[in-house]
Amino acid sequence: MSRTDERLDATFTALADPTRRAIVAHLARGDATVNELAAPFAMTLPGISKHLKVLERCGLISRTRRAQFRPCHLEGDALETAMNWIETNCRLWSERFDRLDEHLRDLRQDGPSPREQARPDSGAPEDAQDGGRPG
Amino acid sequence: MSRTDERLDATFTALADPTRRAIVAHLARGDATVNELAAPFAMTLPGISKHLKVLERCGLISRTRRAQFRPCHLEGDALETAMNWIETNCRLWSERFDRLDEHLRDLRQDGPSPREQARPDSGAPEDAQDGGRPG
DNA sequence: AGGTTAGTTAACTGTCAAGTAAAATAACAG
DNA sequence: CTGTTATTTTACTTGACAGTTAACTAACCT
Repeated sequence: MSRTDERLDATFTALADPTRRAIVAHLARGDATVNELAAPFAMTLPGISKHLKVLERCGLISRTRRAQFRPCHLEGDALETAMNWIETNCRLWSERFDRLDEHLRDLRQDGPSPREQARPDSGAPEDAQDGGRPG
Repeated sequence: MSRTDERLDATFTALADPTRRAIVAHLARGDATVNELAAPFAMTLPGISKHLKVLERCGLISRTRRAQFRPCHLEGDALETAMNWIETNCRLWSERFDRLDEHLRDLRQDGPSPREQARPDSGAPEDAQDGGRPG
């Protein structure tokens, strides 16, 4: 599993918690201390501290030291990595293929043969099993 | 916690697993049966079945019935909901504020008062505690 | 009916994450 | 030094989740 994969694991895990999402949303409006971040929640400070550690470990936030405060800062990069994954992997490719098909048909300007395309669009799984997986 | 919040919980939880992300990536290229989806992984079929259930419960995929096959289909909406959250909540607002400040300054064409803005940009936490949280 | 293929459910195990209370660390204020 | 504020660490409980094997359902083929 690649380094990027692990980063995505950690980032999506971090974003899967509503408290952490709220913290991220808060930090998007500007840096804040732990107590400021904890204020809106009915949760003990150690709980928040743990959430911040999770956010820090996946690179979503960074923390500096300012007297006895540890202001938290949102790092946009990890967020963008996650967004890029969704964008690049999930803008359904079949639609793009359709558009490509159209384009190619456009170029050739003559009707293609009536046989099905090689792309198995939810069609019959002719060769589903490969026998390579241990049972 | 709102319905949307729960949906985001489930969606990000689903995306936090590398196997499930790979399944989603596979489905982005077109529909597929359970066995087709399972092929690349060193995991038993029930394991894959569980992952698919997780993906289905949060609306990321849907399943129909075609003879003895259950072709899986990627639903773009849940994915977009997740992406929208990242986009709308996390394009750091402080930068936008900066640009707004600039814009306003531009409009007025005269130097603004030198006092600090109300936005606490990592500054001193004057009133961090509100005493409303149980200890 | 009997067998094969596709997929799910049930029951169990191990791991990990969320939350808490209590105590420790760190910096400042008197 | 003593106390106060800010935050973390430790130790623990609880609950969810990944994965397994074994057994089951459902549809097809002959």
